[in-house]
Amino acid sequence: MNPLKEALDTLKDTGVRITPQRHAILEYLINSMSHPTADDIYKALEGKFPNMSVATVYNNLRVFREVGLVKELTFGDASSRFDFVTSHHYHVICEKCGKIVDFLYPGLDEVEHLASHVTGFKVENHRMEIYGSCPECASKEVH
Amino acid sequence: MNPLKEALDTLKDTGVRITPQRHAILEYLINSMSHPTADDIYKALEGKFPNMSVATVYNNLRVFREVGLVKELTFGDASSRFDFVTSHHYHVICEKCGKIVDFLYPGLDEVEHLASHVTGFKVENHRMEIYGSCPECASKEVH
DNA sequence: TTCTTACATTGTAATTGTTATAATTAATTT
DNA sequence: AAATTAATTATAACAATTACAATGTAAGAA
Repeated sequence: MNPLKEALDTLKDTGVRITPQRHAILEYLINSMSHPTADDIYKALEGKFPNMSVATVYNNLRVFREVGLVKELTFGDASSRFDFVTSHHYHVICEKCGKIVDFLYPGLDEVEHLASHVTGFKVENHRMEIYGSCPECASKEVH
Repeated sequence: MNPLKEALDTLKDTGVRITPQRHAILEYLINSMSHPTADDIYKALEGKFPNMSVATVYNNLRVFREVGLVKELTFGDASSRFDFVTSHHYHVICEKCGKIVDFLYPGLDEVEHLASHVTGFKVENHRMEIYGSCPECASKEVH
């Protein structure tokens, strides 16, 4: 079953209306295979939806996040990036050029358990990113 | 040797001038034992430095980050929080009230190595946070 | 010391990502 | 079809951060 159809089912199950805008945003997120910002999405869809508002993009990304379809990657200054949730993967980020590469890893359940045990928190999820230089930037560094 | 003195030495070694403002910001970061925002620091020091600008706080936090004395914890909407780098610890964050609790963990070298191997990146560091509900908020949830 | 230069700080304006609001439009229920 | 609910739009507001220009301060050279 393709991920778009699955996502639309999830929306239907949680009682979220499937509007043309939502359909298009989801489709873009799935097909882009990148980690677009809200503005990237807005720009990419302005051909199809000339009247769509940025607010719609933000609103719907929030909705998608709330039902667990999308993860938000936040950074300090720059805009958040949005990632369609598929398999369990993490991100390796180049500090020079900003490139983001997916990287599969079985998960850090052990860390979550330990954290829960030590702090008494009811642990829900975690975030992990790895930072460094991508091969291109790393080779440029050494002159 | 106390951490403030060590930090000042680091600054000296990297050729960063030790100004009264920098001294005070570092001191506050070390003693507060919390994870203050730039504005927290600004407000906390306005008694001692009535003329200090917010820009100075931001500038110096950036300097400290660049020489590795301070870590910046970024979130989406809210302000960044700044953490004086001491031992290797991670953060457990309450999604309800925002409380941040430190939590010691030996590090995730294995993940870094694997990431480096799989993606070809020159890995420098990583970021990990755990999210959930703190004991207080968790008990409030269940009515 | 005095001059010169480089770095720091200050105050303010500008920027930028995001959210709130109110009005309009569209979809669903009765 | 009418009533209700939700979604979209356009725009204004907000808040965190940065850029900029002016001023101040410290270190090294003459």
